[in-house]
Amino acid sequence: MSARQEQAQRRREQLIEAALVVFARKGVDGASVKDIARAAAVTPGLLYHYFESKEDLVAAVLEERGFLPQLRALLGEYADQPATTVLPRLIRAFDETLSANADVVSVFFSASHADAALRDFVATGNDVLRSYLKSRADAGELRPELIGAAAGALFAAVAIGHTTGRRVDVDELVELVLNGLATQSPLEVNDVLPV
Amino acid sequence: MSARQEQAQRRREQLIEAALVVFARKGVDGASVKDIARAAAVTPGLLYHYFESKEDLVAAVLEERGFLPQLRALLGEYADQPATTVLPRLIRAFDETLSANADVVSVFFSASHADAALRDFVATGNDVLRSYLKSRADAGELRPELIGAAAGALFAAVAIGHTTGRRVDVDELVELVLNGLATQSPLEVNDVLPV
Amino acid sequence: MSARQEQAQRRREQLIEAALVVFARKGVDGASVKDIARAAAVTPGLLYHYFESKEDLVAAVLEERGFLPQLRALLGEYADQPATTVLPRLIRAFDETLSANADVVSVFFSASHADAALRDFVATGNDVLRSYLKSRADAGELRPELIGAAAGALFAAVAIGHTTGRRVDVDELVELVLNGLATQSPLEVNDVLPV
Amino acid sequence: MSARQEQAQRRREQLIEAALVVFARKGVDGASVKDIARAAAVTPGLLYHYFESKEDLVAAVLEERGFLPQLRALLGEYADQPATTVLPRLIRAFDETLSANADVVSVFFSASHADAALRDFVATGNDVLRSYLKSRADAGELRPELIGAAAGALFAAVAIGHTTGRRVDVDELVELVLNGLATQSPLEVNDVLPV
DNA sequence: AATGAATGAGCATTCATTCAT
DNA sequence: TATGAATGAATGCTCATTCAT
Repeated sequence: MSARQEQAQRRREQLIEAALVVFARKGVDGASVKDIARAAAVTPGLLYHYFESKEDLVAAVLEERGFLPQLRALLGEYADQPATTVLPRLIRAFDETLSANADVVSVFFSASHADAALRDFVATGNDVLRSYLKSRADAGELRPELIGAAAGALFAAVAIGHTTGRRVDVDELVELVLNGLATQSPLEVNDVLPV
Repeated sequence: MSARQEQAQRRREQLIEAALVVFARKGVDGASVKDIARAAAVTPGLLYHYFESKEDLVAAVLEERGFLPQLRALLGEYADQPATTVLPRLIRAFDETLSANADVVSVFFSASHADAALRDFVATGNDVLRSYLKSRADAGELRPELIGAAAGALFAAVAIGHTTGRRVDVDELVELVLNGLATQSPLEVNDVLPV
Repeated sequence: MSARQEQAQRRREQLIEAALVVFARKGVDGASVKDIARAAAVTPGLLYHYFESKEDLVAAVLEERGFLPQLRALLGEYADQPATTVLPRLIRAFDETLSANADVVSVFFSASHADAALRDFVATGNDVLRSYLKSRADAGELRPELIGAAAGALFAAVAIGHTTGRRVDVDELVELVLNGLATQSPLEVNDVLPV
Repeated sequence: MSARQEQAQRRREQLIEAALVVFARKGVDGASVKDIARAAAVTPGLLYHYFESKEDLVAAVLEERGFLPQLRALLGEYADQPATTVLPRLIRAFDETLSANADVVSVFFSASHADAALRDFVATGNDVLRSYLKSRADAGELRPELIGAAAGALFAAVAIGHTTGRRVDVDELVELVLNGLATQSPLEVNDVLPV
């Protein structure tokens, strides 16, 4: 990559970063192109050198700062280990990923009227959780009938906790759901990973 | 109330109704005062006779079409009856209230950046549910430790289901949480109200 | 008409007048909405109270200051009188109409890339002349075969003379065409209207 | 000319060609430098290596694709031959030259507000025709008094026919003007060139 | 010779709001 | 009570042009 291309790459990322910050603070509609340009110490015209429109910029922010792959990746790590061990970690990781990407999450919600982005966000969270729970149900550890509801509740509780600033207690949440899905006697949450 | 006052009252409600419809369709930011006036078959100027500003109009919509009181009222009806009986009804009522007020809920989310309204919305939902669950915990029916998480999860799952169009199955959701909160053996959901 | 409506009417005309002047001086593309607003001592926003868009304003100028009806009316006056008497007057009237509406003509040409307006302008001029010449050919005064070319040449010469500032000598032009259309010996132009 | 110079020459012509096409399609004002650069498969910056400004580029297009010399050259060929033979050919050649250069003619009209170019265009056409007609009047073939009007009408009719898409019938036009200029009895158009 | 990043001014248009009537 | 003309600031976006590379 030439020096020119590298600089363009850096500039592009700088603009996305600035947009992310401003979108998160003012909402997508509330943030003007001028606001974003100012935050990037750049003229508005330059934004249009890198993005076709404001809408395109929103899409770029969502795509490039998208943590949806991260969310999906979380699953792969422990898929075949017991829920009592893995679920607390998984939900904590969820919570942390959302924390680390608080700005982007906020853009997801604020862009909701224009985009199907919010839907994707929710669908991905649900899918990741449902997949994991299903694998544990297949292993006989959990009752299979309620995993749809469980996945939805877990993700929704974490996400809403984030967007409103009233975070949920993830450990209690996990314990609740594990109890709810237990085959018989309440499951003990196990905080130590088996070797 | 004089005829004059009555007419003013009617006008005011007509404006709020029009605003609600337009906000729901275009989002709060996306809806112009002119849009709303047109929807109410009225001139923009008149809006300012009844509301100080667009922001004020948003607040009025949220306040007067607020179903938060409805949400709170739900509680009172069955507070002292068993969760296995009441919780399914309560959550179903929640779900239906949100359905019946889909437009307002949409305004809650769309206005979120400007307002603390969304926070109120979530807080109220959580509170109603927590109160009920607490009363059942006090009655010894449910384990008290997890009711915070339970309330959060229940409300979040229903609300997210609504705003994204991917509704959750309320019966499964209730069963999951009742299991999770059960003191010992899984509770049986009881669909018939005791007399 | 209420005082309010009257004032709106006046304002509308004032805006059209200002637009006409500015369009004529700078061309349709070269004139900004701000230019026009300034010329009317008004804010740009107000233009959009009266016209949907700049394009709409151009159309309004062309329509309301349109002299095409005038052009068409010229015909009716003398349709059944001899060409030697009428044509000089008709062409002179054409020339004067174009002079009196020099600004509008200039808008016709300058808007040509966006509009079918120019086409209308030319078509109308040709039609008026052709109709008259045809009526004289029917009366046996003129040879019918060349009246299409004659109408086109008469109108084109006058119009081009106007848009370029190099006016044509209308009397010579008429004499030329009358000679060209004469059934036998050259016709004598007669400057006195028969009683 | 060195290879370097040759390549520069080619590039320059390529840019002019691209500009001509884009100007003709969008009008001079409506065409952006970026549009032209894209049409030439080149970056906007390069245009400024070859032309000082967009205005300069317009001038270059008009100058280098100018068919005005062509128009003038038409005259030389037959200056001393009879009008009945030559005029039909001359006007047909005019018409064809305008057809072959339709794009440039369109630029003449579209650039008219910025330039004196249109004036030149009309003046040249008139001059060429007037010169020829005068030479025939001097030879006693045509009446001298009306050749100014004849030249103007001929050129105007052809040019307007082109810019509006409603072409004039050149043969009828010529016959009309020849009749109009005839010394006595109507002249016969002669389609065969004398040897 | 050629690129394309960057600018700054300008564009048409929209908007919440005011106010004389 | 209701109108709608009017404002002024802002919006997203385009453009001709410059210049370091």
